[in-house]
Amino acid sequence: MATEALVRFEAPADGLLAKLSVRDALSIAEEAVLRAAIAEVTSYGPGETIIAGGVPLERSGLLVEGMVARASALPNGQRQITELHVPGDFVDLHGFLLKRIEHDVIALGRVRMAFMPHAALRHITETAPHLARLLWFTTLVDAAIQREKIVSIGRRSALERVAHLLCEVGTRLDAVGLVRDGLFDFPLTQQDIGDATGLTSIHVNRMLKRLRDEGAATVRSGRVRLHDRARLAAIADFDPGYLYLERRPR
Amino acid sequence: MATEALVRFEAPADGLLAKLSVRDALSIAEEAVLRAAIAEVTSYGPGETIIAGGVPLERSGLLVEGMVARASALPNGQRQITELHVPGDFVDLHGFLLKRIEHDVIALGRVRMAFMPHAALRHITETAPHLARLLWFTTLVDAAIQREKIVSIGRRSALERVAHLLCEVGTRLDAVGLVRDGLFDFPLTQQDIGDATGLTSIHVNRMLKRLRDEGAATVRSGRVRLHDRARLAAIADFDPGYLYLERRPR
DNA sequence: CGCCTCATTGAGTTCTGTCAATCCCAGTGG
DNA sequence: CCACTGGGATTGACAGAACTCAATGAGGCG
Repeated sequence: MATEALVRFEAPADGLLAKLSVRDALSIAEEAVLRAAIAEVTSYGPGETIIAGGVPLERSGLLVEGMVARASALPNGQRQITELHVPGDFVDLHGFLLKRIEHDVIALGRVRMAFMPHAALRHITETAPHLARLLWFTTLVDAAIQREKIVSIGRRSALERVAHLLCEVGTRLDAVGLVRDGLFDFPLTQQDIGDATGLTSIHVNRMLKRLRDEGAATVRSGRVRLHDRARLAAIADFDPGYLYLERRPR
Repeated sequence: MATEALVRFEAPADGLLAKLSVRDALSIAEEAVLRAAIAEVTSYGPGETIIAGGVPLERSGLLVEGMVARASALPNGQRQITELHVPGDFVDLHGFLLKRIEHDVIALGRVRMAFMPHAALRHITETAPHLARLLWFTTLVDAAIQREKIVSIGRRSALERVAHLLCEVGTRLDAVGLVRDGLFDFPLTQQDIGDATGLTSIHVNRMLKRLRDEGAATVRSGRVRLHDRARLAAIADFDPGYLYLERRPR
């Protein structure tokens, strides 16, 4: 893996602003408030723990570049990834109010994160209700994504789950302009994909082979190539409605 | 089933207020604002759809009495329950900002719901930032509960999943005083439990039998009796941290 | 009293996991 | 320039957990 990223954002907050703007108009002043709230930008290497579960938090992190996962470890050594994040995602905004998160946030591949102190976020909730609602909204979309994962893992077959994951990540990356010609960075090992879908890496391997053989998508060396999005979506029973990416509702 | 409920709240907002008060001090004025925001209280019978997925929403519902489920239907006729709700839960507060929800909300047993118009909620976000943060907080706890369900379904065995569900519901009902001597109302069929755990009703039946035989808990005719909470928690690998029920953090 | 839904149990099937070997490839060092 | 190394990826054979199909039982309600 580790060829160069296909696309990258200039300023740390660009991805978030782009995503928020899809849902609702953002004033110049609001954009400035968000940009100003970033106190620090940090880089991480593959596998690094960015935020450890259970530890009291004073700031929340925004993913600028790369991909990260929310991962819960089980006593028997197994791991479950509850959500993947793409650039522009406010990864642990929920930590602002929960004070601690119960999972780890780990880097998949190389990653850049921008951090906002909770004091700044609190100030936003006190003085900028519209912006606060937008931030709240992003945490609700995360919850919707997690619900869809429950549906996937609970009721879909292994093939469907893997296909669904690829559809979802492809669509979310598309929303921030990180897909080019059906190709996008995907720095997950098959073990990671298994942890995200509730499968073993070996079975993930078999399912990826089937998706490849059926001409739907190829996952290889940190990249995904979507050959036939319609077919992939059909296999996955994928409907992007839960991502709430429609332009400017109401 | 359908013997009388063990306990009930007097005023519609009591359960919510009790739960919010666990997390943070609530002023008299804030309590009044919440109570005043309730426009209507409605009852529903078993199986009734309270809120249909995909439909634009103008109000959000608070569960006053009974239990409801968020359920997603799949094209093949299967169903997945993404979260169960107990009295005091703001069931579709996320609909306030999402404008529509992607799942149904269905009644399990007899149910009373109180509704708040979105205009009132919006007013709260504009004028009562502390209260708004508390409401936001409740949606974040829902998300944490959903993440734990992902972990359960993704990585725990059938027995563990069922045990975990009972632990969770027992703890959440306990928090609002609806457990008496290890006994609580639980108006789910084995099919419902299967839909909540990603199992078939038949397999749920076998797991319930094992929990009964092991002296952990008995589920029968709409009631759960917890015989040995420690044993049940040990089977389930249950740690209530994700419910964020600690008294007044910070 | 009989219907209907739900619960229970048994037998056989299948999907996914486990175990184990081999392959591939990028990075390293000689 | 090339052997070496180590983490993934791949494949095959087998095991096992959960599902499917089918029949029976139990309890509540009209």
